[in-house]
Amino acid sequence: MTARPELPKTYDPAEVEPRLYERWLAAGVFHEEADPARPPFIISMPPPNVTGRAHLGHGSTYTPMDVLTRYHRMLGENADWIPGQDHAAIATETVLVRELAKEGKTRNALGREKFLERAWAWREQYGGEINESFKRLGFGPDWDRERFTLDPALSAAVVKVFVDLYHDGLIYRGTRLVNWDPVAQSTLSDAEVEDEERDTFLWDIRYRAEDGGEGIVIATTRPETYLADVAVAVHPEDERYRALIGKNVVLPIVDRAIPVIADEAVMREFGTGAVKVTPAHDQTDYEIGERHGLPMPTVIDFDARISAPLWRYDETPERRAPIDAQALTMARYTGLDRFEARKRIVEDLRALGALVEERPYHTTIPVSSRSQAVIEPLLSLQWFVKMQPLAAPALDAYRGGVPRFVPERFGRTYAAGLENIRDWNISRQIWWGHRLPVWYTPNDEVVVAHDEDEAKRVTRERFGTDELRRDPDTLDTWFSSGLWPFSILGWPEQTPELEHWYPNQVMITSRDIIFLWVSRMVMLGMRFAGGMPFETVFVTPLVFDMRGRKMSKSLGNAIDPMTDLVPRYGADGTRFGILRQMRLESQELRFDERYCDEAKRFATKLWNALRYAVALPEDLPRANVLPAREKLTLADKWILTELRTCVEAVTRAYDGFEFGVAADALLEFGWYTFCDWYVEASKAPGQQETRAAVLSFVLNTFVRAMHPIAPFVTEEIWQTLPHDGATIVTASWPDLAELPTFPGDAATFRTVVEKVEQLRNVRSEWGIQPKDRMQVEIPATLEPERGVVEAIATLLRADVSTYEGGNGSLRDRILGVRGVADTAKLRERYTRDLAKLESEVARSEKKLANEGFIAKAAPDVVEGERAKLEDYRRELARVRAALAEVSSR
RNA sequence: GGGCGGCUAGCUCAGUGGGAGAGCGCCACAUUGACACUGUGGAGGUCAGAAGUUCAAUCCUUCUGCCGCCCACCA
Repeated sequence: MTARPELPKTYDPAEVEPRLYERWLAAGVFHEEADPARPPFIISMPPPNVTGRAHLGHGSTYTPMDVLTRYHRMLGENADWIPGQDHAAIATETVLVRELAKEGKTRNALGREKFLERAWAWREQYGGEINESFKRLGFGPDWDRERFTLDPALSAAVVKVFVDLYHDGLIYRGTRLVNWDPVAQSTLSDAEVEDEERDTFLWDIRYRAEDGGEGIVIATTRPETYLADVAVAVHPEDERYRALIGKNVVLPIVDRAIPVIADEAVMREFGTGAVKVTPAHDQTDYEIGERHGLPMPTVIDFDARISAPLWRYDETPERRAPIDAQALTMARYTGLDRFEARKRIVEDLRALGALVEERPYHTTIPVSSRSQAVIEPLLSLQWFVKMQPLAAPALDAYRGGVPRFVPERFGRTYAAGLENIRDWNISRQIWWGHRLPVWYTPNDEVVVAHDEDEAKRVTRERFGTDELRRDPDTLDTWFSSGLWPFSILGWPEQTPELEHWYPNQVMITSRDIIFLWVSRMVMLGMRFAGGMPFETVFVTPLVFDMRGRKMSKSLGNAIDPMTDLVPRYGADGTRFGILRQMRLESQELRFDERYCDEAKRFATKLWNALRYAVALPEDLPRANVLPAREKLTLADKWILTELRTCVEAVTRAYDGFEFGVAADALLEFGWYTFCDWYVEASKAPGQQETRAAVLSFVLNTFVRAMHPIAPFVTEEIWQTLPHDGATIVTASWPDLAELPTFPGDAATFRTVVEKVEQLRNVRSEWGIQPKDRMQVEIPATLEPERGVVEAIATLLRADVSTYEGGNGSLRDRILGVRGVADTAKLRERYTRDLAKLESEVARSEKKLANEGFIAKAAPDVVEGERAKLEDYRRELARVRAALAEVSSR
């Protein structure tokens, strides 16, 4: 007899998980070289922010990536998962500025150089924190290929894309209305602006007519911007105002005349049907202004204070004159914060009698997702990407079926975004990021070049000067993330990695960044990397709390996987619990910790099944092989059949992104089929010859199927069993060709399970003590299967014998059991059964009496119904007899 | 305003055009060759409401209600 391993009684994830992870790292199991001989499988990890901490959202998007990478590696594919981090421009800069503030310093006082030095130092110190969390969660990306969006190679890719787009006319500089974040002191993309509900007022203000008439009453939520009004707009078909169109009205206080114009964008039903037009501070007004060729003075500055009028560079002196003249009058507001100015202006208008009405109004206002500051739309000279020409091919591709979205409906979200796309403001007034590769001559001539040397050369040749200053702005963080799937593979170099792993097989992300990020990767990938960056986009659900609220730090309902879940349930329990709740068509995941608890107990359960197998008096076989077929018992054949079914289901589920279904199938088989029934049945004497090999074989196969979801406990079990190879990570996926199936025998054993359940029920109802042996007869037709009698005897703690004839029911024979005490309970039970059966019989009879059913239903359905009715009637007769017998005692 | 998802047992969720399911919680029993992070049994639901299609609807269609998400220039 060989020495048996001493296995601890309880499975301890806290001890096992870090130990195994170290071993995997040491063995380099996560690293792959591009190998054209094998099918590629690659996932680009969506780079978390360098400031990021692991949160539950990572659980639902990153765990599927780990699962798929591990699964495809086991399938023998050239599977790799490339990790990295995003410099997260504004998000990081905000953190850094806050840090500085604690020391009483400011960004500007420090200066660009010093600030960036600090930023890099900060990144060195804290930037890797999230990786440690990922490791603790068991994620196995190829750490050797880790990338950072500010790496020199990735920065070079960014510069190349910028320069090429500029030379192709797709990047331009212009004065446009942008989203200004006065706290972050930078522009934001539309995607970084959120709507927030606020209670405010709607103010009706009268602008009198220049010729002395009544004029017009406009409704606004932003009275302070009236200083920059250039017109009042009404709907062209609005009878109320038709006479005023083309005439002038006068702005109160500042006494400046502006025209009344007609524009279709005005809604007659809203407010008074007349709207003030402030092109420099409102998107709709800007568009009206463009249509009518209106001047566009700005009166709110970058600090969100009222300023003297500021003009875009192309405004003519004639247009400026009246507004420049009003500056003297509006000096009383100049320098006031926009909200303070609003109060003052409303007061002044009221005093003047120009305020017609003030009514409470509930509305949404744009807020910075970075600083929470109220966004100020204002005109600014910025850099933009022309999106139409990039979006068009992406839309064509989508209509041709690529990329494929899972679930499909998210494709419509994506397409809708592309259809309504607007030019993308890419310049940011911050320092942490990719600096624009743009220089200016003293005459403001623009030079776009790959580097300073090239810029100088070009400038000398073209403008005959050496004097250059570089644009201080940096790029929107999504500019570099848009290149991610190919920049991390070495693009623009034609590397073997790019050759083999582009396009990626799948991109996994959550729906809130489908348009923000996915569409940009597609557009830039198609233009620069020669095609679609990925074949499939899998969209994971967003995580909510059990009350259906989005998890957030401010709500205090956020669950931190590193402190709340992993210590309690282990990485395996955390992963399994999260995945179990993922359902393909569902767009939200109301996280319920009980699934993690269940998963943890499942791991313990499996561990104990392993301990049982190892502690058997028979030795486990040396290799992972099954006994000869003719030796297998009915229970063996059944569990092997169920095992194969399970592996098939799990394979299908992984292939179809059905992670919840995969977890269901694993749990169902592992716990409720294998542990509860097979392990119990294996304790019967008739099972001894084969059980050690079968237990070992089933466990070995099962843990491989489960490994992608719960990598640690499966490794620990696999290592203890007979196995080939160094680690389960590189073991092969269960091969269906090696998994026998016995459908007939499995069906027979399933009836055994049913009978045992019925008899346990009877035992419980009869109040038979566990120490009292039940006496059971089973039909001799079941007996030829070796081990059935013993198995039932063991499962039921009963003496089992067989009888000839009979109709296969066990219940009628159980009446012979001695020592039944509680006839009242029994009568109650049978009465209830009787009622249930009678109603079933009635329902079935009615159905079969229905001519339509007989004529139109599928024949096998009718047959099935007839058979059911037969069963019900037999059972009914039996229960009646039993009830009579019990009642007569 | 447009689009989308959900509504099934106390809680969180599976599920199917033809006899309502799981886990947790609850009740009862149990220390049987691994496991109390256990086992066995049980109670508990007019499958949101209405109409329609169908021989048959929890499932398909339409409408309504409620919860939630996304998009949009309603000042």
